[in-house]
Amino acid sequence: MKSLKKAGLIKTQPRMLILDIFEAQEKKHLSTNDIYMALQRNKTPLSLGTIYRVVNQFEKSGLIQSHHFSPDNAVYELCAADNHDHMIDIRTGKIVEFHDEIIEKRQKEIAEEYGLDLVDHKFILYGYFN
Amino acid sequence: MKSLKKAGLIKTQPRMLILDIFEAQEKKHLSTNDIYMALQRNKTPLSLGTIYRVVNQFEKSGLIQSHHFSPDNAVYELCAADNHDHMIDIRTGKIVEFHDEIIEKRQKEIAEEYGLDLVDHKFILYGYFN
DNA sequence: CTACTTGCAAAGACTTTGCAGGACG
DNA sequence: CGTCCTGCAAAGTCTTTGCAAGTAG
Repeated sequence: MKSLKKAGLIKTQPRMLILDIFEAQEKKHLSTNDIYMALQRNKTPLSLGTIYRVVNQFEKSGLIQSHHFSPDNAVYELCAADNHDHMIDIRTGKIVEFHDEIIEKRQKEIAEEYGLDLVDHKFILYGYFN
Repeated sequence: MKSLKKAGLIKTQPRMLILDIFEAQEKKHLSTNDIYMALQRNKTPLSLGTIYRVVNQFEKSGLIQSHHFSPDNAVYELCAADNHDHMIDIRTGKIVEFHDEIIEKRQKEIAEEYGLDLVDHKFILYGYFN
């Protein structure tokens, strides 16, 4: 269980509810609307405005990370220790995570070559799963 | 000069103007607003609606490619033969392109391992340029 | 001529924000 | 109790679309 206090955020009911959603979900990548609907199902609804505010705070605090895989909307996931990349099925939207040391190592070399002080990266493979 | 006809599009004035903007620009990654303003400067203004329609047609025809580097807006660039990746300076927004064979090769291996029929990929490095 | 395109303004989707009331420490 | 948080609804972006007029072949 991630800590709100460590993240510098007061422990409030809405924030705990949203954090719970992330930790309870089998699906790891959630849009604001996914969160909204999950809260409805749990009979603990929150306003969309609050959800947007909370995920933005969580992201600034480093609790979660946002991705813009599709132009339409952002999805969020809990920050994991390993830094993994993503494969996306174009047809179904299914997301699979993977981690690859060769990629990790090579990206650092490339950044160095170009004089880039690397902060983050994004590596996404799009295609169709068999 | 890319061909509108080959792309299956009638050669109209607005479409030629927009294609010219892409080919004339030192900056390769343009937002709809960049295009809009460049056309204003050229004294050949077009409506934003038309620009959105045209870039969407161009993208479907494979003439240009869209990127969503920032959550705010999409940018477009002419499709090049080489398939390159991007580095982005977080502070300035500067974009640098690169191509790396190790990455290209490794991505194919990873896709194969996971049973993904690879269609496209995106590899972006974020950081600060020295 | 006939079909496809364009401009304009309205509509849409997603996200942010102001304000008054409510919860936290 | 003062401060930070929430709900609600309004406002903001960026993008898409309907319709009537214009252009291409």
